[in-house]
Amino acid sequence: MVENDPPGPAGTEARREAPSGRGRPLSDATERAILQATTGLLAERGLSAMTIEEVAARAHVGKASIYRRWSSKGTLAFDAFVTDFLERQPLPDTGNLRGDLLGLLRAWVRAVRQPVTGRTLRGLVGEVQRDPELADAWRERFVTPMRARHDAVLRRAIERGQLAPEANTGLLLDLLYGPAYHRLLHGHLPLDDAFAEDVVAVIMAANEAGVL
Amino acid sequence: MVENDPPGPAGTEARREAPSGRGRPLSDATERAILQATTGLLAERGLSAMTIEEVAARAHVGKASIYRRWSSKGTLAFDAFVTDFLERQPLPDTGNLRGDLLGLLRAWVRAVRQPVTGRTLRGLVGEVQRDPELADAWRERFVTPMRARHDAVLRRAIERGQLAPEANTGLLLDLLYGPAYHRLLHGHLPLDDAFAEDVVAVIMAANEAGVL
Amino acid sequence: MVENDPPGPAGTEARREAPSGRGRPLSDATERAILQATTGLLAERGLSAMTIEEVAARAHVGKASIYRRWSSKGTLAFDAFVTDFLERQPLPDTGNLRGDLLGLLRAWVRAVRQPVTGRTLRGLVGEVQRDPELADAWRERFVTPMRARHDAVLRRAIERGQLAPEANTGLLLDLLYGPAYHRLLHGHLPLDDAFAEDVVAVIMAANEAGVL
Amino acid sequence: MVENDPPGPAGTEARREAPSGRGRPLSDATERAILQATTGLLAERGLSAMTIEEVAARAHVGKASIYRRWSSKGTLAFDAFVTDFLERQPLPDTGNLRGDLLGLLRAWVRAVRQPVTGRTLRGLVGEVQRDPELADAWRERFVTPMRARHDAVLRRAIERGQLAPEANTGLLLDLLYGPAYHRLLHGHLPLDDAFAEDVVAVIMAANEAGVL
DNA sequence: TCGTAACCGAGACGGTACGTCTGGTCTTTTT
DNA sequence: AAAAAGACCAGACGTACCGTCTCGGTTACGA
Repeated sequence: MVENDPPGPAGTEARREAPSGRGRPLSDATERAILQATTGLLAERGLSAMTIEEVAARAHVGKASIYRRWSSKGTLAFDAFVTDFLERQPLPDTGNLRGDLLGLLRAWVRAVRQPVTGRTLRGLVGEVQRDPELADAWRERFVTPMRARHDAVLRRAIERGQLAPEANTGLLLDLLYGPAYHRLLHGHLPLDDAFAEDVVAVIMAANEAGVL
Repeated sequence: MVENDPPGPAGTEARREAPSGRGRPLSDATERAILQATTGLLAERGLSAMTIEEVAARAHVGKASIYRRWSSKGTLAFDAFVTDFLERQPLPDTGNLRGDLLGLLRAWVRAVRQPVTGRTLRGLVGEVQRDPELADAWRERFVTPMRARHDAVLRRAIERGQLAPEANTGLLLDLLYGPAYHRLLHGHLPLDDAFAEDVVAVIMAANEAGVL
Repeated sequence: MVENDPPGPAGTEARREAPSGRGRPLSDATERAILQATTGLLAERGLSAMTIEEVAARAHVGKASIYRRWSSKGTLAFDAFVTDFLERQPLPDTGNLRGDLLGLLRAWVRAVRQPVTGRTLRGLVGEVQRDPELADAWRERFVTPMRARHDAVLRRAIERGQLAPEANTGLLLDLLYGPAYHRLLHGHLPLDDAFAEDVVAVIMAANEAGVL
Repeated sequence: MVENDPPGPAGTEARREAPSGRGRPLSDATERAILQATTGLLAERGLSAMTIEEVAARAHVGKASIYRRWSSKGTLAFDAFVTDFLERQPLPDTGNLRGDLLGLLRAWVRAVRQPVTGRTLRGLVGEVQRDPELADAWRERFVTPMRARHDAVLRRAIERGQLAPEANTGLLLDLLYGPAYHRLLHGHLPLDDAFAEDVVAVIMAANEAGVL
């Protein structure tokens, strides 16, 4: 949104708008330094223990240069996290619904089992509950893009005749990811491949019974 | 909420432990005043905007009297919230599994649709992601008791022959509540009775297909 | 003033009055423990860093047992310090004024050169500036008794004809001790025997010139 | 009081040192507001009853802006008090030693007889006994400058032949001010012009007797 | 090619809340 | 009753960060 990125899935940024073209433009080097420092601190301390002052100090950047681009700690961490995370969520195309759903959920589970990734995602979901601005960004730039990818998968399944055209896809996706987030956030039971397979089996059974 | 209960599994409290029996004991009146002030502020402002100083001022209590009992804002809010919330989650006994699951999920949905309850629960889940001590209390005093109640429901279903004895009850409960927390926390889709019915229908279909 | 001390230089205590003779009498052992703990803490940390809570803990005594006897940290420290200090200030009788004054000032200088004694005296004078109740005790039970002793010395000098009967004894004593306290409190110049001799020489010269 | 003064002995300030020249400089307006609030509170309540929070509130300043400049209540009060006080101590030049000493002591006595001035000076001397950092500032910025002024007076007396060149000036000044501080701090006898005259008479007699 | 608007790092600004500490009092149980 | 213990209310302490502003200086546009 700020710089030139002609190709690409477009604006997944939470950042503020670039102003008019007058004056000195925002520096790319500064931005990279901020995001890199953020990524490092996120990995070392987690979101809740990270402070904007620390990011500024580590990036050798003034605090104002951060606030010029992001409105809060949450939106900054979001930007540092989300592009990378989305890239690690592949769009499977195995030719059948079960395989695709399993591919989706397994990739997610494997990503969040990385301690840094899991902790950061948990921290972001927590932050979303206290920062309405971040909540908007979260829905628009994380939940919606994720859903868009998933819809492509489901559309293909409909085309293949493996899913009814009138199926409740919103529900299906909440059944796929809801239990996973539940275990991530409450930590009461393990998140592993067996869990992913069980969840997908349930969804497939419900689909075959026609209750989706 | 906190009184002396000689029998029982004891000390799964979020609060700090009472010291030796010597000296002046902690005052019940002080404790009640703190919890009442906390409940009020939780309703007025939400967890993240509530401060310990405000609680102390409203309860006409020294800050030390709060810190003597609770180690953080999260554990205090947890104590003020959780007993009341659990009491509002009935143990349905309709004679069949579908009705019981529907009763459970509908009660939860209706509770969190109350703006104060929903906001507080969201805030607590968020806080759990940043306060490891609260996370322990959360699992021990909220997730586990909830699961215990649900296990009773599932046991009855097993006795009635409506659920296989070897069913994966952990998965079943995550399928029941996971999508619901997902919608509560991400706010991407509505939480209503229709949603509850759809979720239960999926679980019943999976059960009948024998994939649980 | 509290206990039985028929002989002795009379009430040099800063402590509160004993209550009516009803009920259990104040315990001597408790009192001794408090004063002993106070003396130890005064030596280890100095008056300003000592707290009533620390005294209570070290003496294995409740805070109330201290407040029952003394009204403030200053009056307690005063009591722990002053009897001992006064005992170390002898009443010289050398047969001439110069020798007596020198004896007085030298004893004082030597006492306050002990680090603990000097620090405690400085701390008490400092405390006197902020605690009006202590200031009263200070004047009545320290300044006045000291002056009484000195007056005895000066009276003997008058009897011997070494000092005019109408001499300004208040001024004389301020000339004797004022410079000494000045050096103690401001620390700008050393406090030693040479200083004591110089001060006494000045007073003797003034006396001989008849300006006292 | 604080401005940039390239020549001069430099940095004998009680305040903390200015950091590197980078970043936003400390604001003079903020500093003035703090000192003014301090002066007002010193007059209204006295040093020991004044709090940093009150100063910050009255000056409409964050507490950090005070701590950025001064390390303690004492050093702040010192800065607010001492320049003004020193300015009120004139450098007399009557042409003879007696008149100059009388001028010095009378000016001091008259200053400390102002209730606010006397109370603040007493409070500062008391605080000096508990704050080693303030003690350093006190000697460097108050005792030493006072002594420097007095040395000028004594040097003139030596040039005039009214004081021996080898006179013990340190002793002389302690004889002049010691009794005065003694009465100020212990409050046992009045501080008035008659007292000042008596003290000076003693010093002059000793000088004439050659014991200085 | 120059003026100027907006950037840059650094760090002070006014604030808020933190969690700790101490003061002096009050309430238990124990002696 | 007085004892020890320790909780009570109150509020200042000094620190950490917040998000904004100011400083001296730089950079790149557009007049």
